[in-house]
Amino acid sequence: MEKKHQSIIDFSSNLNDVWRLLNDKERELLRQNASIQHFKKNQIIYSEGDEPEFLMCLLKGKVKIYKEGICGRNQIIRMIKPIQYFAYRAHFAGEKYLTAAAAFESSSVCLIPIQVVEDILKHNFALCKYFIHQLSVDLGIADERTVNLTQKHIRGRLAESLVFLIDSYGLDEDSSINIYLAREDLANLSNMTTSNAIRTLSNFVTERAIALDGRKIKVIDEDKLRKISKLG
Amino acid sequence: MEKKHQSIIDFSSNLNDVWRLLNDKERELLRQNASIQHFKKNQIIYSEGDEPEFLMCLLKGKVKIYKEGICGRNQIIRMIKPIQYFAYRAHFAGEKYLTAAAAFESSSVCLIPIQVVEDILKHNFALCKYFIHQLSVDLGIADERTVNLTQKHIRGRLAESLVFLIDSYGLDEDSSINIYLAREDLANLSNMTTSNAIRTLSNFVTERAIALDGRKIKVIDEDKLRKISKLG
DNA sequence: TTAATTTTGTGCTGTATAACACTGTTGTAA
DNA sequence: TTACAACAGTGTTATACAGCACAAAATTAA
Repeated sequence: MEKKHQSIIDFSSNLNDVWRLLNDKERELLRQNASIQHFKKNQIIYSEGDEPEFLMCLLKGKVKIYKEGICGRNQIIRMIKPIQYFAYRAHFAGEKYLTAAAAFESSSVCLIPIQVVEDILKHNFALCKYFIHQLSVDLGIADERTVNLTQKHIRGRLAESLVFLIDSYGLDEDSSINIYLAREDLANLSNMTTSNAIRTLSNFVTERAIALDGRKIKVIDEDKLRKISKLG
Repeated sequence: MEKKHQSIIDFSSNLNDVWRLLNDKERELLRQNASIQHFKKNQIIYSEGDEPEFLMCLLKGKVKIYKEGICGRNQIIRMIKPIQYFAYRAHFAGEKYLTAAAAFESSSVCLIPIQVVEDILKHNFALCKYFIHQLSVDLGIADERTVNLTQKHIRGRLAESLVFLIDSYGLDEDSSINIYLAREDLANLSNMTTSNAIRTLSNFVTERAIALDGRKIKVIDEDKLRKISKLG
């Protein structure tokens, strides 16, 4: 993982949750140590087994966190949107990465050496609380997800993924989801094979819940999707 | 959830991770506010949707954390052994409980009002780190579990559960697992129906990986179990 | 342009596993 | 003892889904 250093980073543009919790000195420390790296579409950001060195913050683009499953079947664990922090779990657990991260589309990531974060944490209770909160929320999501992925039927799982994408990335003017995924990624998100993702997707078209134009998914009946997600 | 107050609790017997991180004043605060409650076999400790009020520590017994799934199919999310803390995620996430907890067997639980924990946290960085670490570890386990439960076949899932029980609760002198579960609980742990748990279990007997005597599971070939868990 | 590769879409087949029904066993209480 | 409930075990059937194989379309490369 090469690194492009840029001592002067414009943090004003990404005034975010974490930034608000810091004092001037801490902010300066970040400015001096953070760097920004750009990732091309499909480029791997870190891999399973890598040693965690950075707290990462996605500034632009979309990132997937996934695990290599049995015989190449990847499972997308969560998805990151700007401005969101990630890649810190492994370090705090004292482990290597259990997951991998890759850019869905051209993305910019801010890298903060994890030791700098540790130093700030020591004297910043608010930041501690931030991570405790964030980890707790994510753990709850993971628990929910376990049950949803194991117990819901294929329609429910796919509908759930679509609802999740709507909630995470939003809809644009013509009510199509603001992210363009390959059918395979959609399948990996919903724990099914690519063919079944395609099939089920076209069922949703027949039922007038969505309309398709290549990778563009236009949401016609969001309520219907939510209903299928809940009961399926 | 009724509460039995006991101002004087013998904490010396459960000198544990958390206790070590506190100073005298903080320990005194705990002593004055903690209470112990006993739960009978199968008694519910908290339910999905309850407001989290306490940090809990299991002193004696065994506890399951589970979620009600589709049409009564429960999924056991994790299991607690003494001395282990639990029931804090929901509060830190600012949510109600997403899971339920129940005692597998007669259990004693120490209840610490969550506000007391919050007060101590403010001035105790080590305790902050403890929770950050614990949550990070649990999140990693949850991520692993998601993939295992969705991608492994039934044999692999059951073997994994058995290995997990061995690692968590250990074997006694005659190498039988130190926990006695109903077949249904074993099924809920492994994401399968009760009949399939029974069937697969007796397959393992035929293959001389285990021996059964009622709910007692004697481990004959632990390596074999681990192999099935990994490759199944 | 052609060729090659990736992605999407469709039909068919096999199978893992859920669902159900029923019997046998054990434990508990009257 | 009997009666009843909870649990364990087994066989049978149904089905959701994976796993191909292959065609069509879209994308990229030459």
